[in-house]
Amino acid sequence: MKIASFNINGIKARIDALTAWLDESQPDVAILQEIKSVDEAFPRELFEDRGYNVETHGQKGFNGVAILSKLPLEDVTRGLPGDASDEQARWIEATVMGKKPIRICGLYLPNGNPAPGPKYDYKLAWMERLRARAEELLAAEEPALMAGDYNIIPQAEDAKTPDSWKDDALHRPESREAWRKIVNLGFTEAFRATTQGPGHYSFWDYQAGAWDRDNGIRIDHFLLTPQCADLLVDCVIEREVRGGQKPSDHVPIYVELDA
DNA sequence: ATGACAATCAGAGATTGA
Repeated sequence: MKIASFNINGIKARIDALTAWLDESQPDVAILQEIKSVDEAFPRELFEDRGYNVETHGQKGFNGVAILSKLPLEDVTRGLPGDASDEQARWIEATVMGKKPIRICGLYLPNGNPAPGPKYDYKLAWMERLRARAEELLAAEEPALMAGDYNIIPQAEDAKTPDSWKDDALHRPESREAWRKIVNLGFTEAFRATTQGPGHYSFWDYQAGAWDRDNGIRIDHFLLTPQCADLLVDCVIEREVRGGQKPSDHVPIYVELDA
């Protein structure tokens, strides 16, 4: 089973690029971030026509996450637990009913800039709630994954120019500590389980010729529970998508699971 | 130190992003 994650940076602006990628890459499941659309405006028929079940958790103007799946989806929930007053649409869960059911969590972790400040406080508080949900997933001892735009550069090798990210919310020590606290609960980071070394990025800014200079960062990740990691066959960042027509600033990343 | 670029909402320019 091929499960992909893709921050599309706006569904309206990305219809052509997104459908072209779906038709080429043919993921069984696609976890989308930054749909920047309310549920009612999401063009679900575009995907239903391609055989996908569609579940969205949208919001006006920004944020918004969705799951497309060729397999049935069960027990869909929306919103990250832990703060009833949080109205930002950044989390959706569903169980994909394949050979082995897999709990899928799609996330769009807050950017957090400028740091320090209230947006950074929100990011760190959100990550604490994420850690709590992650502990529950581990305790269930079932195949589960959390995938999406984490807005975290885990290590210096995950940026072309790490010095320029030193004080940024994506790479500040508190951000990386919060990330490690989650990973070290017992998750497998799928990309680093299959590929080592520098030069692997999932985001290139639209500005200052970042793509042409390969000035990227790796911020889109898959975390797998042990029962899910046992099924891991491969993890690939689809870098070439960044060079397409009217691209997102992120590219898709996918895992191949024996499930 | 700033801006560069893109998207949304709205219907110009502010806001958000990373």
